[in-house]
Amino acid sequence: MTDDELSSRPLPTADDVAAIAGVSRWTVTRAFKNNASISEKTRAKVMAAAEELGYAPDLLASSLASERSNLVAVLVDDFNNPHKLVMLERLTTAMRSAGLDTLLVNTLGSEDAQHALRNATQRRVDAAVLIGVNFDDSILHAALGARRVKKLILFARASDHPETISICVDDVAAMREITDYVIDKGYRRPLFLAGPDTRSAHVFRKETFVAHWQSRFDVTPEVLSVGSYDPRRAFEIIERNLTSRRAYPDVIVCENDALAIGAMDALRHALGLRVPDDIAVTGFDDVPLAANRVYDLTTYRQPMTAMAEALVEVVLNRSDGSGLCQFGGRLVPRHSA
Amino acid sequence: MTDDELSSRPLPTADDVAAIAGVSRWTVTRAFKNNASISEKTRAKVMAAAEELGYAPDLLASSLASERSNLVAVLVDDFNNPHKLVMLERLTTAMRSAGLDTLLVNTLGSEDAQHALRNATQRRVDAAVLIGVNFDDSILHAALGARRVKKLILFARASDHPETISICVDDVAAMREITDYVIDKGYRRPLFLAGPDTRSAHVFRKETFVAHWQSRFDVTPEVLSVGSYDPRRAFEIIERNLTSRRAYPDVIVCENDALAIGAMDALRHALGLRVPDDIAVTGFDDVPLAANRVYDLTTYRQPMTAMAEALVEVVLNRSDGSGLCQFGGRLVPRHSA
DNA sequence: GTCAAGCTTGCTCGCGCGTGCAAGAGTTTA
DNA sequence: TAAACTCTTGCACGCGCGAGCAAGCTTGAC
Repeated sequence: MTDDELSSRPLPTADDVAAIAGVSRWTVTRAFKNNASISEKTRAKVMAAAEELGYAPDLLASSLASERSNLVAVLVDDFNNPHKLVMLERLTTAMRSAGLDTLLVNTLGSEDAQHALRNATQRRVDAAVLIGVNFDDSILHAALGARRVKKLILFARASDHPETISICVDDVAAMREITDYVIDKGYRRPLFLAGPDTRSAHVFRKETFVAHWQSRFDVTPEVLSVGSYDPRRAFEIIERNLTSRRAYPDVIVCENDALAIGAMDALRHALGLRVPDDIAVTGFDDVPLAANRVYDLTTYRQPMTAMAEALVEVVLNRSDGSGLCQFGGRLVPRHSA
Repeated sequence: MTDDELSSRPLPTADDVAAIAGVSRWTVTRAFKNNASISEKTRAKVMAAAEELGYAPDLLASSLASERSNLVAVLVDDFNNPHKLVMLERLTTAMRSAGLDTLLVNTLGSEDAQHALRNATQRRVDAAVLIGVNFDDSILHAALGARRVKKLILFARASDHPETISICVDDVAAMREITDYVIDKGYRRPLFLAGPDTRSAHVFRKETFVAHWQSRFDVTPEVLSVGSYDPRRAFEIIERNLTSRRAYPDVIVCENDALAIGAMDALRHALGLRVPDDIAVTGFDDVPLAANRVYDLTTYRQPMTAMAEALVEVVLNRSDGSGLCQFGGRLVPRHSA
């Protein structure tokens, strides 16, 4: 059979394979199913016929007939943070090896998360994963209230919403570890660089740092906020705020690496300071760039792969399936602090 | 009707809406279709009923019954280059506003592009878009030979394969422009920093630069290759190659911004050189980071939004639909060269 | 040789919607 | 007012496959 003959014909169906293999259509289905009751001999026969025709089960029809689509919507609202790319890579890898496909949904701009969720569920996704930071709890409520999404998962972000599953690191423990590290290193005039003020996991980082520092020294550390997790914004904020100061902080503790990198750039190139000699910097996430010799950033690594795998378990209903699923990460001490 | 009552019930179908609106199921379908023949009065009635039930058409069933799924597979093989994130953002935005959804396929690692393509087509995607760089032509052949993909589109990468549609900038014109700019600025000892050696769009950049330089000065410029479009790799290569030289180049022309940024970091932080005073640098893509004051990179901007919109036209069959679709970009002169 | 138990196979019915045609309702023209 | 026409609505059939049951087959103990 030539390519040309094949391309003029419609795609083969299970019926076609069945006819060639001399079995029924349902046997063909079973041959492609994992725990089906079918003899090895028939399966081999079916597979040979399928190979000959270039048959592969139609996932659309399969999803329609069953209650599973093996499709997961991943909603992203921030395309400035390179860390998102890392997350997407880990997620897609883990999901694919479990037979799950990824529907990428951009919730930036006019299209709000709610609308996006609805649209995704029109494709009968098995779950929706939020890996953004700007989803506030009202959107969660709306999404769940409309009950069109079977399972709502927050990735790398905490939530106390009862009908939501959250897969993230233990921010409180992590931030305490960073704080203690900074204190051990002898820094005493910290500046905390926070991200946008939503009810996200990151907020716990700021609060934890402030509370922990207070409990150690009984003074409230200074906090600066950046409107989005964008290195350029962090650059501007640091430049604007530190330029005319008489006394600098001795360390800038950042909510994540994106901010830390922007801050380091500002310190070096706008203020002419050295890192860590004049001011030290810490981050959070351990993005690829953080290991770069230019930055050599002291940061905190989230166990992305393990978290992605946990996500798959949740989607496949193999874990208990509700509430909070917290991971421990690892402080990565480098040269920047 | 409370949320609880709703969530215990299965999702409403067109039949349910039809019953409430007092019309037939097919009229409900028409109400949700754009150019359907239906009176405004009935449509309003149907929409009211749909609103009441929270009905939305099932895209799975719709795809199965028709020849369109409005699903596009986007294959990515490189999650190190932040430019990919920009592309994904533009693509998803353009596609969503045309009613197209994005199936994100990771073709890294064990899973080769061919397998990924096959898997995607099991979901009946209307088209597959390749935005990676490591797809060589043999994979294209295989994908097309298996004839399971209706339309194969290369985004931001050229190909002369006849059954493929390519949407990209005119690399030759762009690289000529960069070359002339560099020459006008008075640089005479260039080094070209190239990416991995596949038959991709980027190869034309290198060849164009070399050819154009030769035609102007009758000397062959030096070329260095980096194994992947990763700033860290570029950093290493530049550091290793320039460290023990007696004479430096006066400009490094890079195949894209990822390489340019890595090169700049190496020049400054590993070799202690100034950019552009000691060595100038140019890039290609205009990634967000290029506009950062730290880099201030002279580069070439691809019209991403226009390209994404062209892609949508192709997917929807509204353009002629074959061959090469080239765009003109814009040289962005900044401080680095 | 017989029968029960277990394994394998076939089949009915349904998943929710689209296509294309034909009947019905509404409008215009002579 | 009737005929010709257009616009709107309803319907038979099919898209490709899955759940769950019933029939067929194999196996082994008696």
